[in-house]
Amino acid sequence: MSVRVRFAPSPTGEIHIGNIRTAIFNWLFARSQQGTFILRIEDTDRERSTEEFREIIFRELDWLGLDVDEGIGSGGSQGPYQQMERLEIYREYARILEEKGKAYPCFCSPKELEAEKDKARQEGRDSVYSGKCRDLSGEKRARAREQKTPEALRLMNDERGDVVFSDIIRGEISFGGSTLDDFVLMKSDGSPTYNFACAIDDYTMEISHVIRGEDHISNTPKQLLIYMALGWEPPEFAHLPLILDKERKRMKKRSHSSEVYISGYRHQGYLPEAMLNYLALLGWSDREGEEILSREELISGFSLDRIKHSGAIFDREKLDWMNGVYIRNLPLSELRSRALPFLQQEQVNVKGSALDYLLLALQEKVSTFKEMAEMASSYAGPLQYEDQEKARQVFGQEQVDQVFKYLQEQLGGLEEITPEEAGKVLKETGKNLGVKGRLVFPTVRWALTGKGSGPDLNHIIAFMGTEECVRRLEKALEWREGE
RNA sequence: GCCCCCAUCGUCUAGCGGACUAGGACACCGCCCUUUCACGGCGGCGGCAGGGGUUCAAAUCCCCUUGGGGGUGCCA
Repeated sequence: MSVRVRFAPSPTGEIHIGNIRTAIFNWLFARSQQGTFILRIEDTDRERSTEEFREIIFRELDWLGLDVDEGIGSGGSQGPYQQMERLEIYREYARILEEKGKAYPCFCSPKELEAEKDKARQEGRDSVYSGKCRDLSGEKRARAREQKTPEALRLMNDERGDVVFSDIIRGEISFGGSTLDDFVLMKSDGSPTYNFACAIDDYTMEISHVIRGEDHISNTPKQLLIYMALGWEPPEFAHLPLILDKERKRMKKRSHSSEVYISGYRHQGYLPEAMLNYLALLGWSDREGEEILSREELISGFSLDRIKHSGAIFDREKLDWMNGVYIRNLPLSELRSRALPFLQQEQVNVKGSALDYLLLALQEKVSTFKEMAEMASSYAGPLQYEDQEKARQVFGQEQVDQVFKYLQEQLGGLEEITPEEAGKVLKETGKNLGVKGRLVFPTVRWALTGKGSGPDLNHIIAFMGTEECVRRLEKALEWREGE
């Protein structure tokens, strides 16, 4: 049987880390099995679903390079791939179930149901529906309909034994029959409930493996009951461990505002390949123990049986490290094109070889492009001593004026300079003047950048250009005098 | 309350009865490299939640306790 998996988000908010990790695992599984990756939009929550959020789903999948085989805009023969366009399908199966006596209309009001639940809870029982509408006479039903009482459809659940299934990741999981009630299939507004739509869709779309978050474990028996009622063979299930926040709570919308949404990471200049790599390692690990894995390596190494059972805390620091690794591995041309949008955002207008020298200098130092752009902006902007006291002290050392003047002479005669040449000049300065490196490198850095530490000085000089370097050295000397 | 899942360094993880004195990565701390910071290299710190079993042998299997998480909706 061919592998068909789906990612089924609801367009009710920005897509968050936990969601996208589920998408990644589905996608990796599909790609590793020559299977089909399907995108289904679960928009039956009419209150909260929006077009905008739907677009965001496409955008984020695209950003991460999770290409969809079937779905809106991707074609496929099992559509439509948006639940609100499948209403007729759900209604048809609802009708079939009702005809078979496996479902029945319920006229209970929300108030009634709540009272029932409270009572059950107080008595320490499972809060299950009493089934009071099960055996309404045809007469009573007719009367309720006449009065336009809102009408939902419930499953006639006659299963009394345990509902058991074998989870690919966790093994056998069973639920006591008494904890499952006659849950709602069709809401009174005519749309299906999550569990109903999910079961119908997974079956009709011929999904072979349902790979989703652990939070769905308790939905599984309900869906199995639906499969049973319809006489269908259920798919395989694999429940993924959850991604937790620092408080060990499930990462969910609004919990840590900017930290949870995938878009936040995109905006801060994390690379999609780093994000994919890092997220894949949350709950799964490579057989070889490798951590930096390309898209292809992730696919070829992926398998469901290497997925952990326990939740994983999202560790921003490790992500930063990994993103830094990816940035450092970028060839110059890539570095340039990836950094560009962030540089523009920080209004860094450096161009040509100067830009290249600057990027090369910064490449070794940053973990995100946002950070890179901010640093670039500070180096490209006007000179500012971060610590005036310290600067004065540095420039005030003996022989510093000789060093600066010598350098001005050396650089002044040149149009342009490469990092290599700059390095040579710097070295010769100390040698020819007979002064220690400590009097050259740190002092020049202070004069040129106004800071005590930073990226490779040779690249800074090349980036800044000889003219500007001479000017800044001059400024340092003046500044030193003009107390 | 009830149902379900889970449990190895601070964090991500390897481990699927003997090769474990428990391995790797991030973070942290030293040292080296170096003009600074970083990068890189070397080293260090640090963990099998507790208690019972099973077994010649348990991080690995079973049970209990504890702890954490998820669910408990006419949300998905």
